[in-house]
Amino acid sequence: MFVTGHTRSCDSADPPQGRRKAASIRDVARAAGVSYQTVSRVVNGHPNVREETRKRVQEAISALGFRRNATAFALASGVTRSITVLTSNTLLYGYAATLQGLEEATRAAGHTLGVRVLTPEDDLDRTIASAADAGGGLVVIGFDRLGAAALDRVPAHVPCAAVVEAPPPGSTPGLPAVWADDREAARAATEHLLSLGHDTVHYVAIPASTGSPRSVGPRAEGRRQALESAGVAVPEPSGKGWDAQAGYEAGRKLARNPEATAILCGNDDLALGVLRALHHAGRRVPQDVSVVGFDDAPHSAYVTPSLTTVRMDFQGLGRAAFGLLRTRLDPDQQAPVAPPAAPTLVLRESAGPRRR
Amino acid sequence: MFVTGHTRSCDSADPPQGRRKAASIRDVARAAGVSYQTVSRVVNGHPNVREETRKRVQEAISALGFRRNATAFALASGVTRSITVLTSNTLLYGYAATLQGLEEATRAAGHTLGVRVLTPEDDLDRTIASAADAGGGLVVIGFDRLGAAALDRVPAHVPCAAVVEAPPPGSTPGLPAVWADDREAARAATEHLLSLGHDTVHYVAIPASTGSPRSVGPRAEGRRQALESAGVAVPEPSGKGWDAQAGYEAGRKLARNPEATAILCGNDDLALGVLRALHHAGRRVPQDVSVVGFDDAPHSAYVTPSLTTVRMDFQGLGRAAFGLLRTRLDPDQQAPVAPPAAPTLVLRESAGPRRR
DNA sequence: GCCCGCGTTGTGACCGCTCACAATCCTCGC
DNA sequence: GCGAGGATTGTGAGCGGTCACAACGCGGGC
Repeated sequence: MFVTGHTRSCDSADPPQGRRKAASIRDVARAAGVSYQTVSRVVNGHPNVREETRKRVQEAISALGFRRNATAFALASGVTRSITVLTSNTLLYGYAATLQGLEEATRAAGHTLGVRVLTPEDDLDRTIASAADAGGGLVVIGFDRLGAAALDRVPAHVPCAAVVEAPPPGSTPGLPAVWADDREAARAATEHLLSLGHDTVHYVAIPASTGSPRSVGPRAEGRRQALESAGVAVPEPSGKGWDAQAGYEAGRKLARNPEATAILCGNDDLALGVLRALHHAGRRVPQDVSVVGFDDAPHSAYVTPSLTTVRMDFQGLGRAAFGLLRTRLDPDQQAPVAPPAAPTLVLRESAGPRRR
Repeated sequence: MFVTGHTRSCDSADPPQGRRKAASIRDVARAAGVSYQTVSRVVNGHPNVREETRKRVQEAISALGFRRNATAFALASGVTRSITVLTSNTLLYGYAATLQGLEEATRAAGHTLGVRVLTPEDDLDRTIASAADAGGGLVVIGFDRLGAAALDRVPAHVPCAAVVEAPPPGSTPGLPAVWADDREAARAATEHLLSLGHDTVHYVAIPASTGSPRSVGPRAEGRRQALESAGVAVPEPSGKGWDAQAGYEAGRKLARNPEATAILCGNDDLALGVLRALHHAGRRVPQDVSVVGFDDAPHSAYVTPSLTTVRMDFQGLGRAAFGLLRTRLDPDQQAPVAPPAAPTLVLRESAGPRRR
């Protein structure tokens, strides 16, 4: 049944078959000739059930295709093995990879993962509230302004963990959080470029995650610190977006500046745009200009020139965030939370020695 | 409190504050001096409630910070506004973009989205069953073998929609499904290359989604048909994976073949690998070899040479799949399902006229 | 022979909400 | 002025499980 040539629905071919209602614990009890409580005991592996009874019940269970109703279980027991993640984006590499780590950990723990994308139009409080009462806990990805804003509107009583861009300024006591040492990584990347003989390092920034105008994010900060330590000039960062287009625009300006021989970018997409802009301007990479990215997105190793970048363990961040939330939800949880791997600089073709 | 320098938990600072139990409908009723049923009526916007009563109840609601317990609602009403998507991948562009469309549509409809990643180790039946009783319906992304396998194990009685690579072979009546016309798109891409003067078009394939060894997927098929129509040779497809690495390996072989002047790739990642391999082999693109990708991933416009590729409306696919599921779940659903946009060939730098 | 304690099973209440229906209140028309 | 009928409100039951506790059958120690 073709609706548009792209879609096939199967209306009304189905209703007649009458979706029979799922068997309940009491149906099983009746079939096995025991009380519903005994069935409950069997289902939950309670020890004190005579072996023969258990067997009889189990047979009834599989005969009727019984599955314990998750909703009823949640209502009665108060246990919801589910978490939901709040994020403003699912497509950008850092977000998607964090999500992946989160999903993996969630799945391994036998929980269920919900995803709710945050938009600027959202009433954050409402959104958080409804996500919160969907289940057992929240993980907020606070890489950007929106995520960070959501983060500090989470009421204290809702279990929540966060993955953030940088450690929250000392004071905030509340939330368990994970982060990578972006600042240190940016510093290392910058020092690498400096060691290659570049006079200074320009920076194409990703948008900051905090509201305060002073704060520019740990990556920008690390690069600034490295430059200052080296006693070299600190050119003003550029960049106004997350994607390659933003990188391209920033790159066009930088390409016109003959002094700009080393460019650090806030992420690999930005770097890609910068590369493209330099190419259009006729500046060769790495001979004329060196470019370093951030995140090590999957394609960065395959572009030409391949991108020198900082590998980030986003999956590990996601896993750790889940771990934190889990211990929050269930304090006598054994499994310790494995820390994510430290960022590492991966050297490829896009950065090379300064040539004069 | 630093655990590893990357993780901050906030144990035991919290319990003392005593998470007071959420107010229930009866608490509100007591506070407002009405019966719990009246509260229920107000909460659900039932018409027959005296204006003054409604107001009183509403005040009690906000005074107590009441929110209707979603679990109890689901149990009592049997309505679960939630769907879960089954996919074997969340990072590859096609999947991630489909997921995004799905999330958007889900959110717009006020539903909740769960994500469950499929792995080869999964017991598919068990996985499907538990995903099914998590809520209101399933969407399966059947782009690959695993997804397709999951798809045909979904029991008839669980509401499910699928987004697939190609229309299921005539017979299968069951599932509502969405797909794009990949075959036609591949044909168009192939014809474009032929029209550029290439003798034939090589193909680096993505893995097939069906088990049958004969079936190679609609993209391979469209290219084959185009070549046959043109009466030119049909070189054997290569490629054994989804990512740039697989593309690179296939590209290395192709690079050694001087006859291979036009290469169509099953996706943009593959194309990127091919581009890289050609570069390493010293073959220029597009002067010596033309390359065309598939999917139009975000970075494809920014690599150099920028990638000629086929833009796919994955978001639209996701939205449509949700629409299908929704009408399945709720037959008297008004909103018609908008069909996704047709694939379009986007011309960029990586494909050009054959030069001899 | 009786009581205790354990293993096993059943019963009642409840989680927080919805449904169906009964009870009450008003208002209107004749 | 009274009954009909609609608007409002309340009550009981149940969704499908869990918990707490009571009831039963049994063997052992005294």
